[in-house]
Amino acid sequence: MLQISILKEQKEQSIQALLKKNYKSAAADIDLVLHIEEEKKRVQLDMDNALAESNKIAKQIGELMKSGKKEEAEAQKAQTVSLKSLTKSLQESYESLESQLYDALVKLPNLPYSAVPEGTTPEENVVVLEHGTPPQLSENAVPHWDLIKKYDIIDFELGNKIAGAGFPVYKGKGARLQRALINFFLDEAINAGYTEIQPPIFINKASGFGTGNLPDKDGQMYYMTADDLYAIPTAEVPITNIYRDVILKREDLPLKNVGYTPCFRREAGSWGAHVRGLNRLHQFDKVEIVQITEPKDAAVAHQSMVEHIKMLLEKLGLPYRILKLCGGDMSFTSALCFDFEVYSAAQKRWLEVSSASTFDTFQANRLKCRYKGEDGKNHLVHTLNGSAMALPRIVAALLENNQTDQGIKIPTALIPYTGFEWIN
RNA sequence: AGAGAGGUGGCAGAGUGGUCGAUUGCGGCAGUCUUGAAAACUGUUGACUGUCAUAGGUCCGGGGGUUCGAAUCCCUCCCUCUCUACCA
Repeated sequence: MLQISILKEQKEQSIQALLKKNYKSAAADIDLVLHIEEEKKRVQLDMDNALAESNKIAKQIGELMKSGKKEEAEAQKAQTVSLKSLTKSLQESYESLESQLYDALVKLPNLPYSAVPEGTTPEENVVVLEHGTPPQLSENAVPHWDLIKKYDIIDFELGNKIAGAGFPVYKGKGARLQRALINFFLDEAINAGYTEIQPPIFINKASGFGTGNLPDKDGQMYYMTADDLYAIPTAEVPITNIYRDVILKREDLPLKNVGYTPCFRREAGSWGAHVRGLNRLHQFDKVEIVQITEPKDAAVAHQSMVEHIKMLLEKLGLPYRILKLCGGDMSFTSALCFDFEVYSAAQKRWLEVSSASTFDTFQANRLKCRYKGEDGKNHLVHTLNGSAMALPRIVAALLENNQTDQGIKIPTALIPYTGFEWIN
């Protein structure tokens, strides 16, 4: 949620920024917010005055009662009748304006930074780095959905039987590969100074609102009606919500957390060849890194997250590229976002395996996560997060890129974690 | 799931209709003392809104009600703890 003060003080820049995000009604919607805000302030002034008057009279009555002047007290009571109805109607319009303001404000996406490229489609994302060369696969190389059958390591049909499409069963070395990757990613993050968190994988509504998954994307989350809980779409939600309604100490920042969780996404409306195999699942595993910083440190933190993810991909020996997302392709909440894609050689496709975003104060404003600054005042923190990494597409690329006639070769960095060198 | 107790400021813990946004203790901050520190003493110390700054307003788990006036009474929802039951 954007801060009104910014819309007010930098109205023109804000409109331009929203337009970059392909938000067409920027000018009108910002005007609406500012208009409601002014109106709300006017009503609030009247309401506060009426309340102040009521408080004054109530106090006087109290004193009169104490000193036994019952008659005078009764006379004062009569005075409050009209004041009461006035207060009530003012309160009602105040509350109405407040919710109108909220509605108008939550509609607005985050303002992209000036570094964000112009553009409306994924094709306009800017490749900022390409690393590694795709392997030369032999003639009989096959996509991962054939490899997992060949080596019997991931079973979609079985998952289908137990749960449904998009819930694969990992077996034998497939399961061990998963576990190895999770531990590898966690250890690397811990080495980089992140604190490991094991959060709940179900969240309540308040947490969904805190990170902005509600109310917009409730159709994307699994929802348990009996308990009014949502299955998390990413560890970002529970981990970031640790800091909801919290005022942090400056010396606690930056906060760096890492967490492994399964992630659940309904992916309503997704189908077709491009989501085959491991490319898109309802349940998948992910290790997520989250940072909370002072505003001045956010850019450096963002860069450090990008470097961390690069390092992981290089240790795994996967060819990758980094995209700086253009305005139109960015998420609602981010201010600047880098996507990481690995090349999956048999599918001959780039697969998104991570995105590292900085949210400025957009999430913090909704979370009410602040820190006490040097000036003694409370300021909103900046939040950042990135996948490090999402497993299924990493697995897909590893299987495809490392397939040989002898089997699938495990990357050296991973062998201490898997305990085996080959899937064959 | 059943029975009981309870949710108050960073924490502990008072407060059962009238200057209570809230006694007090701890913690935090500033000062006195000290070469320095500790101790002791003194002062200070919530959030939001609002104002140029004051003032004013709101907040005692959430929501609603009674009342001139509610942390305090009523209704309702949520949560926590203890015991019992069940259970990895």
